[in-house]
Amino acid sequence: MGRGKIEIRRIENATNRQVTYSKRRNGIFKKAQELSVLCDAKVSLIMFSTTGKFHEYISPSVSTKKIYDDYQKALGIDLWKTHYDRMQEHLRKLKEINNRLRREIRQRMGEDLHGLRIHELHGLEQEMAESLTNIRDRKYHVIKTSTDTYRKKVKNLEERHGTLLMGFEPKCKDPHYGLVDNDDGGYDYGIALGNGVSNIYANYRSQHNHHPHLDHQGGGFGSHDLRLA
Amino acid sequence: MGRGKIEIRRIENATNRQVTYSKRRNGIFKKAQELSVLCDAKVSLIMFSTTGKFHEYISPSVSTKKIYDDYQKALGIDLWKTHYDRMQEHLRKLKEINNRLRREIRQRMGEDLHGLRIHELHGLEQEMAESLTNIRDRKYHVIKTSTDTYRKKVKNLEERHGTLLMGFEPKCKDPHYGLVDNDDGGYDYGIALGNGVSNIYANYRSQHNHHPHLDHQGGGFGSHDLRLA
DNA sequence: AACTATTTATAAGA
DNA sequence: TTCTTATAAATAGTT
Repeated sequence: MGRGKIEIRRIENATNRQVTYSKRRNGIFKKAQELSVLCDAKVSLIMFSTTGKFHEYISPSVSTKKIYDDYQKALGIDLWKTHYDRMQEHLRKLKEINNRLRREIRQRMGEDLHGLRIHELHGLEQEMAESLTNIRDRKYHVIKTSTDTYRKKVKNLEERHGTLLMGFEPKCKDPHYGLVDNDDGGYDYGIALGNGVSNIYANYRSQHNHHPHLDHQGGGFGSHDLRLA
Repeated sequence: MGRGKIEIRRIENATNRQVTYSKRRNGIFKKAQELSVLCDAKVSLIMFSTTGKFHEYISPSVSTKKIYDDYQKALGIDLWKTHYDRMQEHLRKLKEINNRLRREIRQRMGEDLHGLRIHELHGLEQEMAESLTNIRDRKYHVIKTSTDTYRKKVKNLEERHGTLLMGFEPKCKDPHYGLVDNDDGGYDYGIALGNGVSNIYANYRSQHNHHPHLDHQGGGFGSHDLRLA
């Protein structure tokens, strides 16, 4: 009904859509009001536009709250309860999944192996061995990278130091340069390596975890409590 | 719009009112649907006729509950919002934990190691090495147990065989005894070991997982999809 | 917002 | 209820 026929599909032009929304909204509200009067019906019409604007028509004889109460009565459901039950179920499932994930992690930590058959143990062993290789490779890669970075920094510092000594010899008595900024996070280790310490990580684990059997009471790699939901 | 113009006032003739209700109800539902599609709006239309009959239109993109919630929000009223928000927060946290657990597992599988610093990599490596030892120990324990079990079963069978041969010698031409029951789940492996096969698991992983980098597309140890929430 | 050519809804009748 | 159809009403495109 208009100068031309239109297809009932989303109007892509936003301005156009907005105008049509406005016009048709008035139309439908008028229809709702007419229906409500002509047929003595109780009507609740609520709409939100794409832009979030909110409009409502409600028959004079009722309130929105009453309409919703009646609505829930008519369907025999409690809207909130239904939703609540679904949420509870979702929560339950997530907890269950989390427990399974925790168990898998414990098994990957060499604990909780009693439920596993030989082939499972064997598969796990194989995976762990491969993974360990990956981790070692990565570690050596990171060590190498940070060592190189460190060397460059030292070299740079030495050069700057030399320049300073040459340019301002009388003022250069304090060899303290402060710390350079450190975005790569590997600087400290670079220093340690540069000082000729070969096993710099020897004490790392003992700082975090003294449990020989990886009891993991909150420490170690990862910090999730694997015993609870 | 019809054969004649009508005044917008309650239709006194009940039948007529009912007919008009029915016709106009369809009209308004159609309008609601069109508006919803054309303008991408969220529409909730609920009506009760005088006779108590109930009809509803709701845009496909929402639920009546959501409209109700948004409605309350728009008007600044609250009913169960507090409780609901707490549940949502709980869900959010569980999902987050879930993601962290999955990430930890991926890291224990030698993947997703880019975010780790040297000390973390080192800690992980140490743990993995110890865990691998645990798993190997356990595997050998299970293998030994099932081997012993197997030996006992073989011995028992041989004894029974001997007895049978002695007692019913003329009838004993068929050496087939069928399979004994097998509750411990390790019997098959016992057999394999008993036959002198030393590396019985060599092919196990290839049956389940051909990915050299442990891509884990559903196979391997554990079956959670570690890529999704 | 207003206009208006058209389309759409529907009142009345069957 | 459903269909038909004359007519009222709504509205798409335009100004």
